[in-house]
Amino acid sequence: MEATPLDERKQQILKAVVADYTVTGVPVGSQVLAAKYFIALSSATIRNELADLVGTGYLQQPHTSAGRVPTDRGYRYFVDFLMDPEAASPTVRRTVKQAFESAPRSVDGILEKAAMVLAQITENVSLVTAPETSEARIKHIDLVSLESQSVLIILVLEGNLIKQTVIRLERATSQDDLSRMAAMLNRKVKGQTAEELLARLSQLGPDRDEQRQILERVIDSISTHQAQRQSVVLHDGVRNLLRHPEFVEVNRLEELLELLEQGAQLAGILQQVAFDKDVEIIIGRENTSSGLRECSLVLTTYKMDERVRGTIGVIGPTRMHYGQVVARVRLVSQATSELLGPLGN
Amino acid sequence: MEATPLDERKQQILKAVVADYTVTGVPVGSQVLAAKYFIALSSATIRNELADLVGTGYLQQPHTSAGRVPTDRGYRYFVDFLMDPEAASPTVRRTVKQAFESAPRSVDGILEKAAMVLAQITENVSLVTAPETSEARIKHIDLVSLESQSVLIILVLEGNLIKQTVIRLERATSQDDLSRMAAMLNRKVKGQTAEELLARLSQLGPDRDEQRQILERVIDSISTHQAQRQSVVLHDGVRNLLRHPEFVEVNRLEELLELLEQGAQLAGILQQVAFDKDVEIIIGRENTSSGLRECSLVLTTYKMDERVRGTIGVIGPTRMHYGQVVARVRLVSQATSELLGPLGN
DNA sequence: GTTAGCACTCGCTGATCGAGACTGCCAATC
DNA sequence: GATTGGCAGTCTCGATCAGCGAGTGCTAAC
Repeated sequence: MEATPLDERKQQILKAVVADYTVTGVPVGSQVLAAKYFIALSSATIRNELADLVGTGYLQQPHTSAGRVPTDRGYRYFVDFLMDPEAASPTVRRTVKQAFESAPRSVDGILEKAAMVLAQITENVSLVTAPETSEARIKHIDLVSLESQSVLIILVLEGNLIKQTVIRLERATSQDDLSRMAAMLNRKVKGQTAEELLARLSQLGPDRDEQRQILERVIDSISTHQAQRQSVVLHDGVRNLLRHPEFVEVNRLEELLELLEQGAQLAGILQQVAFDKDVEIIIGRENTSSGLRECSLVLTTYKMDERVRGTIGVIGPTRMHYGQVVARVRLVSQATSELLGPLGN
Repeated sequence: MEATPLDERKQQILKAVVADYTVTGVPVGSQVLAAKYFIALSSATIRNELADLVGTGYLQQPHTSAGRVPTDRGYRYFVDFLMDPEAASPTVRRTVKQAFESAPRSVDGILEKAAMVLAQITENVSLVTAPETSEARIKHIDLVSLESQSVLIILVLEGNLIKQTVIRLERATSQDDLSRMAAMLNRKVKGQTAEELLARLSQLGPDRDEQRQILERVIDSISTHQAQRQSVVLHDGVRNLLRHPEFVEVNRLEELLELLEQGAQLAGILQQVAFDKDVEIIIGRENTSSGLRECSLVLTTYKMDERVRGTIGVIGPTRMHYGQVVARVRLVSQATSELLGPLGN
């Protein structure tokens, strides 16, 4: 099981096994390989090679007299070294384009559409995290008087992302006063991030108690909502899972659904996606979460103004058409980033 | 199959069949009934009664030598005439209370929690429609200048429900101008509903072109978002379905999931729930939608200020503990309405 | 109207069997 | 030394079948 460099022919055989298995779902035997992929070789030769690949841990046999199936390690080798780069087909591109055309011009709306179309074109479950906002610039603040001393703070961030919090003031304040205060705040905070505000909070001095109180709550709202937000993971396409034979076993499905519906654990995984990497693939047991031990994740990030960003990708059975999925995840990520970009100003 | 009034004993037997079947999930035979529910009667007597109940369409046999299972009609009779009123247990009440304690003070947040806790305590899939807003009063309007001639309209409705739309003006307008306009609009529209605004639109006169344009878009936004909103149905607890043996058949699950994920059709069904009725139960094929032909819906409405309101309920297999589910749906509906009430002002 | 008894039906379970798909190994060949 | 044909062996899968048990419907007696 050590890092064994595979010779050219073994690589080709591994590649053929992965290719065949991902489409048929049936363990692939030496005869099929000889007939479909290696006409020059006999099945016996291939059998020898297959035995080696099992020995080195790239393939496995469900039982003695069955064909071979890739192991997690086999898939890993495949995606790292053997996978052919694919491009999304024109049909798919058109689907994506059309889907986004009807999206509203807000971050939430666009991300929802992204999740929807990604699930559709990959036939898996799509995942999208809400964008980070701690570094998002504030566009606008508004204060609305509610009953008694309650005030509704409305915060518009980059990307027309709206946050709301209700706070209680120490004494009743009229809407006119609130409006004046909002105008003042707007002048001071516009274009700043929560972090910058926090740093400059002291400069406002203690003479403006209410302003200070509100500002603190605003910053609070951005950062605590941040934590909540990050645990929110949009997803779509659960119905697609049912089409995959690996999920007839209801237990797997249940574990996965639980993960999806609670969200927090999943959010943790998605947050770890590296920003610099293109597309990250996590295969089977490489996942720390046991519910995902037979699933793979194909993830990338989306950008927005080079600063605010989140994760987007799909989750599906380890037996998936990685090349195609990678291409489509990348496509949707790019399209999302492009749409999100202009909302930044 | 005509409307046959059932005599007392037949009613009791039907009730016993429903009770036993809902907990065991196994067709219930005459011997079990005699032993568990009717010690005074012999199994032969019960067999005769059962045969009658099959004849009149309240029960059915999966096959000749099996016990009896309620038909949709049997369940209908049960819920209409035989079901014992149940009250939610203190444990359940506590669960609900605790769940709502952590809910944010916004309509969306509360409804999300409601969906969550309802799924949890009924062990089924919960459904919650977003509230109707065409009759909701406007609390506050705000206009935010975006790039070029785009303006972000923020609309705060009753219940701190926030709507946003981006519109394009015919000429560039500064934020200061927009703020002035917003202040003016606020004075005019506060406390009105979209319908009232529409009626009074002409009174504003054509001298204020931009104001008029914005107002039109505001009204537009309320009513078109209305249509979109209504097709949004929150749901939670899909994982619960997997625990029910009736969903090992993957097709049923898939149909149901499709319905849930697209939402529109479901929204149509939920909208038809009568406002005056307490709890409405739709059983199996009573559903117009074929995907629901083996499911039951237990629905009621939630209120908010006596005007704005939506539907809340659960969807599950026809074989469910109706008494308990009804009690719990009612409980969550009431709790939701109570929480939503104070947000109205 | 109720009941005991009985023959009958039907699904479920487990066992058996054969077909088919592959493998691993060995000896022959290139 | 790599490759190959051949062959025995292994294991799954599907079909078939018998036996069991649960439950019924019917009939005759109470």
